[in-house]
Amino acid sequence: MDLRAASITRIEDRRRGAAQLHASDLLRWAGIGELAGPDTDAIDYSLRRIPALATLYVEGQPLQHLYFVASGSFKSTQNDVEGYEQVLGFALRGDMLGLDALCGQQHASNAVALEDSAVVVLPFGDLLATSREVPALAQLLLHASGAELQRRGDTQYLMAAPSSEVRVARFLLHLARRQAALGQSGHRLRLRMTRRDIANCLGVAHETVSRALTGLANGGCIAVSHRDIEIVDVDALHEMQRATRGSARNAVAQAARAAA
Amino acid sequence: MDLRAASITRIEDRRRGAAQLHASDLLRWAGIGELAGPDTDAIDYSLRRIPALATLYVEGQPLQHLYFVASGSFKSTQNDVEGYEQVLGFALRGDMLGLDALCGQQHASNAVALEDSAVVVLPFGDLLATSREVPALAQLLLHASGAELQRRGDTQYLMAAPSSEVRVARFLLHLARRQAALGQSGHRLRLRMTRRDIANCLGVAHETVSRALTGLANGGCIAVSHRDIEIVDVDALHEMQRATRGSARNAVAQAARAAA
DNA sequence: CGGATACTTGATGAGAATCAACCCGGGTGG
DNA sequence: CCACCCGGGTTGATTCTCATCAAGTATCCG
Repeated sequence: MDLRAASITRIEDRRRGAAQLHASDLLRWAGIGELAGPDTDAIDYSLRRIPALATLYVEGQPLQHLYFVASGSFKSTQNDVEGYEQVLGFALRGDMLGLDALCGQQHASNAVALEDSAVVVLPFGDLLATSREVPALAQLLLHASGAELQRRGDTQYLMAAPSSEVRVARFLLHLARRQAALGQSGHRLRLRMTRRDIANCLGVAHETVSRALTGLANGGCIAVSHRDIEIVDVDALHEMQRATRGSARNAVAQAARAAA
Repeated sequence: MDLRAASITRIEDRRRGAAQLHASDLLRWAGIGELAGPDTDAIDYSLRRIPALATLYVEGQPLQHLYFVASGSFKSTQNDVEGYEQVLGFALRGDMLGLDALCGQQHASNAVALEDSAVVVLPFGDLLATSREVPALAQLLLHASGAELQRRGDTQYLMAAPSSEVRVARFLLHLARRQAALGQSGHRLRLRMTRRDIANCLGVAHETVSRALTGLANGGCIAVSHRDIEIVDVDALHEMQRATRGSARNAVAQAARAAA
């Protein structure tokens, strides 16, 4: 934790200068700081600032770099022929972007910054070469792949929920857990994405996300103000999230009664 | 193609003996045969037969091996507290299993054989050590991770489809494409999974899958007999799959009229 | 043959997509 | 400084799909 904080301040220091980061920092952010050593200290990567709404890479673009989110947040998406934008997931600090290009040498998704953000640029060719000498780097790639796979699994689970209110509840809990793991508050969320982004991630209409949020708010689980969400009653939200279709209605009614 | 066929017959030969496979074979099956060389020829892995319905690994189990599907097929799943089984995807020959354990050193999903199958067992510790000497092995891991990520992305896209008939249509097309890539027929499918498995993958009720299949059959897109599915009219199925909610109904009606 | 499981089909009610109107905050330009 | 506009967000009314419950058929196993 101290190490992580230290490297964060290092970023702040360098944001205006020749921004450079050690590979060791990446290892620590990824949660495998124990693999850091003198060899990884010696490897520097450059930081690139990405303004809000800017695109980091697009579908079909040949793989040149992998990216590591240093600050801010991104959505990764796929566009189908009809113009529908499927949101595959959201990347927070410490997440790797572009891994789905490892098969086929070209990106399979788009990455768009949701706010002013910064990424560590990992030139893929270099990375492959260097990782032969430095096992910790190879480990970093594998670890990040596993993490991304787990996140996608979580997202699939979100999408499969029987009712839209449950979907949204799970989404919020998922996001809160990730934020908490980054050392931020686990019950105060500032959504960086639009309702439409959430809807396109969950596979529902954007109006439905709106309704689900107000529904959860009426049930006393959360408090909503624009994009700021406070999880008021974690237990109730958990109960809600567990609910299968039939019991969901009961849970809301129950919560509503309790609030009244 | 010749190489792949050769290695397949080699498996058949060895199925009863001391089944051993070269790492080169894996590279070829994964689609990166150009990385094979004398070094990868020298690495042997053992084959393990998995009977139908047997479990390869379960959630939470510490990561010991990664698996490479040599024949047959698997489903990977996650179980939630309520007993619901979320199907994350289906693995066919050439797919790697267990990659989501790369983060956390323990499996994040279950893998169950859908039929009598065989996997190549890759002891993870060995694999890490060996891949330092043999870059092609490290590449194999990364390539497989990318492929798995792409498959999950595809699955998310399936799940997000507006209508259940579209979901099923996309699922069939997805499966057909994968089978075709393996050299099998792209229009005759034998489903190895139950309707319920498909439903739990798509996030719908299993009755709905049934109805969607008969719906597509009535529309003349496919012919269904038990678990054998023939794609009769690929174009119609593609049209259906593209359809957004409103136009889907029209497409079915249209196809039904044409068939009548 | 019997039991279990997979699959199909039907009827019904509830939830969500759709269409549409409206509100609100932030930015732009007069 | 105000008017305007525009995208994001909320809310309402209606239609339709799908989940659910239920019953029945088929198929595979010992």
